[in-house]
Amino acid sequence: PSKSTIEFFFKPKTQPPEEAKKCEEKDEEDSADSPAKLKTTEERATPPTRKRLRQVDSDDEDADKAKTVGGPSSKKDEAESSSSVAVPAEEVLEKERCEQPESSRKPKDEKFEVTMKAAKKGEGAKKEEGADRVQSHAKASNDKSETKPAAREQEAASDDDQNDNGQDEDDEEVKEEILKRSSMLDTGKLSWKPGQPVPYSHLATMFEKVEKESKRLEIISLVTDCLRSVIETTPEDLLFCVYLCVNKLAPAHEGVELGIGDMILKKALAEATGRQVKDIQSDYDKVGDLGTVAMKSRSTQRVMFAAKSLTVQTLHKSLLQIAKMTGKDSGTLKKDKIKSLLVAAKGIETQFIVRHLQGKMRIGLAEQTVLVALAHSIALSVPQGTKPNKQILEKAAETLREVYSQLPCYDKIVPVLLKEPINNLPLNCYLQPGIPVHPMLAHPTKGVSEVLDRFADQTFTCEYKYDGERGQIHMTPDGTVRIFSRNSEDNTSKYPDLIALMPKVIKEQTKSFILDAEVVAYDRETKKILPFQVLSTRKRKDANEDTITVQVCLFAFDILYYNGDPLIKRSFHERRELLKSTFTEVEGSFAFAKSRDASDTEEILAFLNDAVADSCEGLMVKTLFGDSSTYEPAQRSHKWLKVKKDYIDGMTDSLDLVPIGAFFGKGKRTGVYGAFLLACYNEETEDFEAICKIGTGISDTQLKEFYDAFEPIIISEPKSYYQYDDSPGLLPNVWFEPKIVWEVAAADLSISPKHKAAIGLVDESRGIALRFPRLVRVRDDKGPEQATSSTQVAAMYRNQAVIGQ
DNA sequence: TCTGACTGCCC
DNA sequence: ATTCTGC
DNA sequence: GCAGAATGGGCAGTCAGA
Repeated sequence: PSKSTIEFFFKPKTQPPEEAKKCEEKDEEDSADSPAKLKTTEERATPPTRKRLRQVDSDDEDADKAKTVGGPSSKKDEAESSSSVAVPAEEVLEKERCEQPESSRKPKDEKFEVTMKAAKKGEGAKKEEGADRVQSHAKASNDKSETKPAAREQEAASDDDQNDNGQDEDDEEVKEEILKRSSMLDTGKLSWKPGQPVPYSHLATMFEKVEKESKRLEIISLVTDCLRSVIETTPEDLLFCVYLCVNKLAPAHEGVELGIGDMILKKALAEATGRQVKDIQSDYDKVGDLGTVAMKSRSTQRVMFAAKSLTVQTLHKSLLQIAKMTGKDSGTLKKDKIKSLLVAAKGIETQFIVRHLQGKMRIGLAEQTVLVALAHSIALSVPQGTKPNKQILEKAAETLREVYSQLPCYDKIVPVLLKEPINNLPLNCYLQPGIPVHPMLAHPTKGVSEVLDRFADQTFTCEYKYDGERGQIHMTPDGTVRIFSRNSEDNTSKYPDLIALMPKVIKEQTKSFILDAEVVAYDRETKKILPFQVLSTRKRKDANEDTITVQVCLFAFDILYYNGDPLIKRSFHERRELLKSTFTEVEGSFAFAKSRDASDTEEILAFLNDAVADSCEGLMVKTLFGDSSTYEPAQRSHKWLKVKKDYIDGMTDSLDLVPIGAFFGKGKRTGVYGAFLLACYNEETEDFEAICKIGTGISDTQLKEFYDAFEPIIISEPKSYYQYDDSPGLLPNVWFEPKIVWEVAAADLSISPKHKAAIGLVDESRGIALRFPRLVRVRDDKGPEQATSSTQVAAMYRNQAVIGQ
């Protein structure tokens, strides 16, 4: 049985025989399963009355229906009020590039040339072989791992310390292994000579191996080997290698953006290969990866002339050039530059260059792993007779991760790594005002009981979790104030009002600090917190303090540094005391996050309810004393907990929605749908109105099941009674009959510029969408007409705490 | 000059 | 943001 | 539990083209 309704080029990854079997099974299911409860839909299947959505107003009715949605209590009946989402019309066009923090990197030759490689054409072919040989030793050790634990794992597992704990044998083995591996790194076997630029192919072949490997320890080894050979031949290129491995161009706070997305990439690819964009697109849909598409497109195209081979350094430089292009025709220039890169790329390089440009490596290698590998490679490259063992390597990794979380800047770290023993790194690189720290994050919990479980015997405190934007505020001893976002972007020019505020909230003796806080939109007249959506309308760049339309209140909750002292190793209790004693609240502008040192379920629940009533998302829960209460600036260690009402079963109404279309999945979702378009049901018009896409909360198993289960109800055109937005990104690849119902959880409902749910009920021309939608479960027991109705959606919107005030 | 597509970054 | 998964 | 990779709504900024 083949996919009938639509031409589906996806090939399930299963083997042919299995596939056939599966299809048979599926057929049975189909006949047994799907048609069952579809009658109601069929009855109504003819396009319903086409009356346009001029609704008879029915607010009372709405309110009543809202109660039936399924939540435990729908609070007070909604107070009639229209949208409070102000859309300020600010037009301050003051174009003035100010204060771009000068990079600490030393710009090398600004000129673009690759002369040294020009004559290497002949070696280009050999290079591949050379790379293969390099590969082969790695493979050899892989092969070994099948008979006995991989040598490198053994090395990692060898458990002796320097001298005390005997075990000389292991030690010897480790040493031997390391020597062996050193010899593998014999520069003669590499495709470039010591001191010469590292070819990009060196990285690309490593990426290729990493992509096929899922064991993290193996991945670390692969990257470690790769970086070691760079350290031992051309250490100047290490920084560029690291940048390419983590797929960044510069430290986050420097704000270097590529400005390249799939669209430009597809166009460039089309032009470079003489193909049509739509063909590229259809390949992309099939293959799920633009890099692969690019590589395959190129291989079918004859090479005009061999281009200069790419080096790690020239590639990084080219990417930076692309990032710096701006203004008129920059699009074309970027495209041309990309084309030249694609032309210069050979084989597998093409694939990863495209992924660099996409900003997604998706090979299972990212920052944390690269940090470990970098540390290992440095530790293993120490020339002196120190014999690295498991503990030394682990310590090196831990040191580097710690340092990087406090000073996320390879420009500063890598040179030190190359010059000094890694143990000295913390002496040179450490927390300092002016450079953003990785902010501490929180682990989501499903309820108060989980909080009590996790913090069993500890003293903790609960804080309001404000719905705003993280703001990390730095003041350096010279009095300069900078504000960084959660992702270390420099938001200083977005908040001139906060910059101006800081002098009013500090004490006289304050010279420098790092504050952790939440920036929240705030109405000073009503003294109310405003929704996130309002905050997000603020000007982003070069805002002028006099023309600010959305006022803001800063809620401080932590302090990481004060007058020269790093505080991150202090207990939270201590930090909080210091915060409160060194800063002063200013009505409507600066406050400490509201907190309560609650300890029993009742009290926490009550506080959670207060938080929600006060327009917050929920609570943050933090231990107060001891090691668990230090500030851990890193992605890892989510030592804080967050409790949001929509995490808790039954505390927030969920919605029952109908999938009306789907989008082809990318990457690991290639071959199945990656996301679906969901709709609610308008009982008046009998339309299905799109309310959101959904792509999370779905297990891999479900993804496959859904792919098969929807196949019989694929339709070639959207129903005339589907209301949706057809702008790019929201137009499904495939449409479905309205037959399935899914239960979906969400944090909030918002007025949407795109989605059509309840259009005309709350806002004249705009519909409603869901914030943070995720699949809860399939509702086998419901038909599409029993889906949440548009009036219910409208009522849920009005019932939100923040809206109707 | 206006608009829509695209991108990056907030959540 | 939320969620899932291999290690 | 970490690390990584899928995926969401929606805003301002930018740029190409109408």
